[in-house]
Amino acid sequence: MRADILESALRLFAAHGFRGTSLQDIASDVGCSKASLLYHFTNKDAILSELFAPIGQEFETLLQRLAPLQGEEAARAAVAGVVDMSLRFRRQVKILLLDVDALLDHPELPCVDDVTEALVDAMVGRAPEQEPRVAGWMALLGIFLTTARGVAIPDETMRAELTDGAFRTLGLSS
Amino acid sequence: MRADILESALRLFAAHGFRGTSLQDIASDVGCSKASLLYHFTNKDAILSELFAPIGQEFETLLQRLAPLQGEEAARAAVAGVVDMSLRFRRQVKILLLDVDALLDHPELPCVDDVTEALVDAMVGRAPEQEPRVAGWMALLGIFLTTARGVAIPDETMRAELTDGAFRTLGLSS
DNA sequence: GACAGTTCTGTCCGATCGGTCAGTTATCGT
DNA sequence: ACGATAACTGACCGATCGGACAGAACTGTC
Repeated sequence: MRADILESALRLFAAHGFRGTSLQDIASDVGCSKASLLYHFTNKDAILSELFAPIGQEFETLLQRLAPLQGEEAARAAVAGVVDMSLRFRRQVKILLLDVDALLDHPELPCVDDVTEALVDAMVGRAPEQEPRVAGWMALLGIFLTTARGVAIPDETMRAELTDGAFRTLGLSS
Repeated sequence: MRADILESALRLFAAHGFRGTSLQDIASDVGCSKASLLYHFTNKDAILSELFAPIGQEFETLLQRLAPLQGEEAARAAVAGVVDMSLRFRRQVKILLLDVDALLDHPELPCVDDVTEALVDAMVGRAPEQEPRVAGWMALLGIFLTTARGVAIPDETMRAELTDGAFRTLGLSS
């Protein structure tokens, strides 16, 4: 029953956001009463927290694994780890990015800023060439994410450089 | 006064989302009563709609300007237009991407899917080489956006290709 | 000062939210 | 068969939501 609740909650949270999903919505989807949800979970936040428990543990172990490493080795491991996490916990991360407020209300969750910062540290230096079509896609998506979604790029200079690079990639004058 | 309301609403919507911002929040930020908001705007949705009015018009004119074009010319113009829009209406687009529900509730707004699809059409083909550091950044941000944020990439094959390319860019085995 | 039109607000409303609690139903070991 | 425990539910609560509405306050004109 707990599993059913978590499954419904995950799907609804991902579809309509944390604030956009009421306990009644979850209960109706599961096929039980609202009170039954609060028998299995202390409150609505507890459902979200439990959904993110695995990703939180993963992030913790990743950070521990990164601690002894240095330089490029650490960079590669960090990137690989975060990419792997984002792929495996796709739906959870989707909720994470969708519901900024829920994220702020749950400081114990892996913060997007932490992930981003780790990526910044990791990406200093190099990246082999790639296929033009894929590169173009990434450029556009990167622009969308950084300018529209507002994911923090700490260095303003780097932000400008990113934008310029994107324009260049697209064959446009910056 | 209308301008003050719109300014506060834009800032609060961007910070806490549409659902996460109450009329009372806006009224307190503006420094007036909640009823005063509803004198200037018919309802809460009307505030959001008016915030998106300019971007909606821009998108409409962009589509009209693209209509007579073909092939690479259309592709370049589409990309340039969307990039330009996303930069100029940064805050509005941020709200747009944050609040998926608000977006669904307002079909008259420029849909993210439409924009994305236009970009897909535009990006078929080519993209010159770029600086490795910037490329790496874009790859990571692209992964985050496509896998975590769930922005629609219509073709599943292309999605896989994108992921593989990202892995390759990062020097990781796919 | 009287008036009219615009702007603003206090107060109320129904709906819905997350959450509590007493009490019912189902399950199971003995 | 029976008691104990777990699982579940209907009814209710205070708070807050978006919104309605009558009337007060402000503004400019004559």
